[in-house]
Amino acid sequence: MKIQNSKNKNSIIIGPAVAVDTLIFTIRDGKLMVLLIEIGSGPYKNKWALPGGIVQLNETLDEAAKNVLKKKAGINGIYMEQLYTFSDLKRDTRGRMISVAYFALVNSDRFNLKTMDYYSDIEWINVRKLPKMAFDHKEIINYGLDRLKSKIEYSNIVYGLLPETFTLTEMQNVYEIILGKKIDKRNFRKKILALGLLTETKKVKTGAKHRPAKLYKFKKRELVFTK
Amino acid sequence: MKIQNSKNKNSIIIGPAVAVDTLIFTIRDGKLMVLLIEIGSGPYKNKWALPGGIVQLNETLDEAAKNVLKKKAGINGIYMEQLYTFSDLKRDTRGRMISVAYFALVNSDRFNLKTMDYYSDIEWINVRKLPKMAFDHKEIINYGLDRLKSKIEYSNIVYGLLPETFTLTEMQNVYEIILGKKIDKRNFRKKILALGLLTETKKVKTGAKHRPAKLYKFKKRELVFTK
DNA sequence: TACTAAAGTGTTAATAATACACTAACAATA
DNA sequence: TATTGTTAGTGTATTATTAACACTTTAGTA
Repeated sequence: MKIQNSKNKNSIIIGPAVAVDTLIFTIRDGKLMVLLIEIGSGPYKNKWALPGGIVQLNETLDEAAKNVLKKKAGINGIYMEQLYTFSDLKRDTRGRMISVAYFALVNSDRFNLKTMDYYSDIEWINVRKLPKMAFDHKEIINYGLDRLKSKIEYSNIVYGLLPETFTLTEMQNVYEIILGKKIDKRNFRKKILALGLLTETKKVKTGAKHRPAKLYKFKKRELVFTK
Repeated sequence: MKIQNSKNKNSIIIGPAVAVDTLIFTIRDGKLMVLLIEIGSGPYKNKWALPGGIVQLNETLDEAAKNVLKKKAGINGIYMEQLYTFSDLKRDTRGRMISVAYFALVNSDRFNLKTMDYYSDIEWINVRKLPKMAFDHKEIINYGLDRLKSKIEYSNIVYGLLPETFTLTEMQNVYEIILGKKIDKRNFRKKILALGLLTETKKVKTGAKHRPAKLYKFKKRELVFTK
């Protein structure tokens, strides 16, 4: 490939390398978790990092992010959105690397990290109790967390964290976990139902030793803005 | 520079090249304008493009964006924010190029493009009447326009478009031009003043053949969120 | 059948958003 | 200096949204 720049015609440009890093949130045990990989060797040995990889010449960033997630975590078919592009000169001590961060929300019940023995060092980690992180990945996580907090206020984005059907209390728990605060039950239900994003199913969740809860589902499991 | 990837150790990675493109909005003659350069040669000859350039190994993206703007438009010392990173495989027919778009708002009175004869092909162009655009720059402009429209609703970002002191009517005009709709004068003033972003100066704008208007200024000329 | 635990439900008050029309002050000019 | 033209400046009533707050219902279990 030949590219012109203003100084040398027909020269190959060796610029910063480009990577994608994927920030995958889920909720487990009532906690907001993020998918991390423990690095096994090199200068970042024993530190934790977001699943990431180099962007190839023949893939877009969206594709690169999907491919990384598939290869490193066995996760397929989820919607990811671009978060931000990080470019500190020293963010990777091994060389100049620009990273485009992507983020997504998944229901971790759908994915079984344990079956992937090949990656024994991949885990869901509580986002409020991060281990030693490699690169600037702590910063990326915090950036993503801010985006998540604001986006749940004006979109249906939490559908990614919830199973096909769910109770309103389960949905409220997701909001409370992400926002880190209690929400009034009546106001929450009123507001969510008024948005018209959900439909009631005819089923209820039984088995608990209390009154069964109605099960709801999202009308659309794709991003919809509500404001 | 040597970088490892998973397949070849100690190999240099030749990945996509990285550029920044800068999207600079201003208001002139009651219109929202964007700074464009006409391309003089090559496959995109006679098409228009955002000021852009290759990211060097020793500069961050923020720095690269600043440097581009200084070099190509003689514009210095403005706050730019990262917009989005574009990566379509075919976005530049000359080779694989990823572009990180930045955007900023300026008061064009402060800058005099005419003095820069060196760039006879740089102009403020009405954003609603774009000429033939090179690359995916039309898409970038539309993306930036959406960001601008939403951001003026929850921040003081318009300070960039306004001079040091201004009347409330001038400020309202800026909002109307960007949003493309009329706003009620009384409600606008009530809301803006209630946000507490402005201070009244002791001066008025005279000379017009009607009642003089009070001049206001921003308390802070830096990004502040209001919601 | 009594107890436990979460599900489910309405009203009131406070705040924010919208719709809407006249008076004030200066410049120009008759 | 009186009149006219033009934009600046202002308030109130209505509606919509958000926030605060407590009791009844229903299934499971003892």
